[in-house]
Amino acid sequence: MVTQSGKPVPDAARRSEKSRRAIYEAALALVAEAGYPKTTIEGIAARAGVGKQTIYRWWGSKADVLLEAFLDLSEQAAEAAGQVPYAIPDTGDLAADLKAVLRATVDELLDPRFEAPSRALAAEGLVNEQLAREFVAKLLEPQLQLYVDRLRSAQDAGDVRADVDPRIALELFVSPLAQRWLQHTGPISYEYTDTVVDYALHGLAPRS
Amino acid sequence: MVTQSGKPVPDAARRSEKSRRAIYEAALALVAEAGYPKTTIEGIAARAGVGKQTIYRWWGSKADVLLEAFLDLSEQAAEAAGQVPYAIPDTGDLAADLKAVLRATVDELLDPRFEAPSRALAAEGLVNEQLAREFVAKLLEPQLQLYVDRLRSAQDAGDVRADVDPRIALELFVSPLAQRWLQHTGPISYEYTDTVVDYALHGLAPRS
Amino acid sequence: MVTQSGKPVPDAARRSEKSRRAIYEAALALVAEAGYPKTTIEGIAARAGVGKQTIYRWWGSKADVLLEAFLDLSEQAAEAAGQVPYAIPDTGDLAADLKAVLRATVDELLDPRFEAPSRALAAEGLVNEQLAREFVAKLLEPQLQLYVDRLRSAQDAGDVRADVDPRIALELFVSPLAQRWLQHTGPISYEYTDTVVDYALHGLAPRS
Amino acid sequence: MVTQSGKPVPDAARRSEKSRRAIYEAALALVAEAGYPKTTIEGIAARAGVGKQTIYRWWGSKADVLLEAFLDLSEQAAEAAGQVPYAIPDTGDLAADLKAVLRATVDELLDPRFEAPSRALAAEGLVNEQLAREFVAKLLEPQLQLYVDRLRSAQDAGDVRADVDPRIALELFVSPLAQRWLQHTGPISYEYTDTVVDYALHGLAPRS
DNA sequence: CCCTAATCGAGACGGTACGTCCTGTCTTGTC
DNA sequence: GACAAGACAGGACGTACCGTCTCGATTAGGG
Repeated sequence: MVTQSGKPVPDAARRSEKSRRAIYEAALALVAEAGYPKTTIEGIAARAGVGKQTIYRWWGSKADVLLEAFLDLSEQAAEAAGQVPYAIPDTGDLAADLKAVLRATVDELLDPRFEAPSRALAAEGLVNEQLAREFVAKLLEPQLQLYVDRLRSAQDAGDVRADVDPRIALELFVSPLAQRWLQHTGPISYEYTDTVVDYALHGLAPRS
Repeated sequence: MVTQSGKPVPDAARRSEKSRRAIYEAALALVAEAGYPKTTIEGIAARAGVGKQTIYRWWGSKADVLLEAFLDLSEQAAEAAGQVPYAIPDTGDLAADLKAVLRATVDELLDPRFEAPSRALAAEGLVNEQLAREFVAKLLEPQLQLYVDRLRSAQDAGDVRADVDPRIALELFVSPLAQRWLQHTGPISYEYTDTVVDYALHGLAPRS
Repeated sequence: MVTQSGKPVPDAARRSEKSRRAIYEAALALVAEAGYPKTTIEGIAARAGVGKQTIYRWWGSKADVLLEAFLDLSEQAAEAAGQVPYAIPDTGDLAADLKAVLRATVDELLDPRFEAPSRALAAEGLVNEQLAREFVAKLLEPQLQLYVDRLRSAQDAGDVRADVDPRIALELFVSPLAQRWLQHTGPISYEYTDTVVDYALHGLAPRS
Repeated sequence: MVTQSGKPVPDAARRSEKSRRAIYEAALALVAEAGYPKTTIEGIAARAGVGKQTIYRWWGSKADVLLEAFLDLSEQAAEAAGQVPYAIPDTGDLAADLKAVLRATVDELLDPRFEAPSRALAAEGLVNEQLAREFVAKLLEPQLQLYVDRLRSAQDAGDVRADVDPRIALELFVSPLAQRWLQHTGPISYEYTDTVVDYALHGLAPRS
């Protein structure tokens, strides 16, 4: 079978699982060690002990490789932590729950295993909208959906105003952290995220 | 004269102004037309009618060139709009002032002349911390400082709680917009920024 | 069964005749259409509707394939012309007989069906002595032997000096034609070969 | 300036003589050591300590490189032997002069420095007519012209029939040697070339 | 106002990586 | 067990840029 692009579609059933895993590991290792711009397809192939064509057969670019490798890594990490299926805890104390989750996010953002590849993917996504859409759809949006769910529950409990749109509301505590991390606009810490949660829940204006 | 690095320091007094302008224009045009990754130093030099060495003499990388070109562009645009010195309006109505400023920001983020280079610089900054620091110091932080000033004024007027840290508070309405734009996590519009301002000022929790 | 080389010896009895013929035809067609260097094993396999391994199983290189294909072609052509067994005519007029045979050779050298593969094999033979030996033994030497026979007969008839070595003598009229064709050192025509035969039989020096 | 092909014409005045020499040497060495098919442009570039682009800038293929390298080698060898300008000796004894020259040719054909590249070029020429024309025009034809001159002189002296075409006549002694060497159809030796000269000058038919 | 030294346009250079093509081997499933 | 199909590790292809370098030809500023 051949697609419109003229490229033959490779037979996924005969794909080498060993090569795929080796490519994931090589890509993540190189991005962590040398940085994304110095990570090359040739370098990944060499480190994985794989022909370049094996990469080009299954992926369209190094960004695609890294995205899949990172998704795989995230999945493995989630499984290892027994977090599948995952949800934001619901102890009844919304502020405490959000603070806990954001503290975990801070930990992850500072984990060097995750930092290099996710920065790289974010950077690529800035300039490559196609990749960004996939990144958001497969990784970011599912996570944000958890906040939506928790906020809905909080609305049911009367802890959040009913007229608030949870999809927008969640950005009040998630985006500040994201921007500080992405753009180096400030340090990130537990204290910082706790403060953001407090401001977001109760607003800046004084109580009347 | 020669620095410790061994590189001779070029004599800025004899620098060709014409070449510099041509390089700025070429860099911005190429980033807009072909995208940042396909913009090359050779391409900039060719388009500017300039030798490659003239670029390497004055800048260290294509990111440096683009950063300067973009700073220059921003300056020109600000001058043209008579916005120097600039401040957030202070009508006494904090919510209205913030909404107005954010609407202007939405306009700018959607202006194609600005979008391509600023996305490119943001992307480079994700992976190149040195550049990010410069980008933040020269462009982002001065803008954020305006919010700090306006919030301080609001605190004096009693429109914002005195115990709120303005540098963190501003992120409640700035970062959501930034993240949506940077990561394509959602559409950006006047309605959206207005909503964010309302949520941020009054919080998500119901008034007691 | 397995040889010392470790390669299993394929069972010739189970060989697919259809595939072999298809490979011959594909190889000859590709060499004629695209030229020898652009003819690849993959291309032959694809055109023949055959797996690559089927070629590697029975031949050692594309030169081997082409040699066999060409031998097959020559055999078929000879059979079609009813020229088996073949000999140089012996009308008693040596000069006339040689001229006739060389005119036939000129025709063959200019036949496009033969030109491309035989040039290719000759070229390969220049650099690959093993193939050259096989090419000479299976194709060239048998043809040259016909000249030896005819010259021996001429010696018996007193038309050629008895002390002449026929194996060397034949090269006087065969080699000039061969070189002109191989190296493009001059045009080849009936007139040319006739002249060469005259010169060779009677020498360049004036009769004393 | 740009040619019809669209390729910019490089500025020959700024060409690196050192690189050119290094490329010649690398090409000749690799052809001699590894053989023509295993000689690659990458290999030549690496051995010469040169970028690939420097080869592609000045030559169109490895055959072009080798042709120039071989022409250069031949020129140097001729200069070293004080053979410029060169001519076939004219002692008045045509047979002796021809035998002497052909013995020198035998020596050269067996000289390993010359054998590998000239075989390679001859092989390439078989399949690449463009290269063959250049090879013939620059190397072969000038040499053959020397035979034409010597034969003309012999005709003046009455040692060769006046109605003989020297351009064809020379092939009687040159081509047999060429074919034996090119196609491995027989051994080459002084005795062999001497015999060929005798046959060619006096013919195969008995004197009447 | 000229002289001289630095900048300039141009582009060749040694390299590195690109994405493609082919090699020769190996594996899978069909006949 | 030979076959069609094609994935695989490997390696060369020819191209595009990198950052350095070397050329004249301006082009300013200090003498």
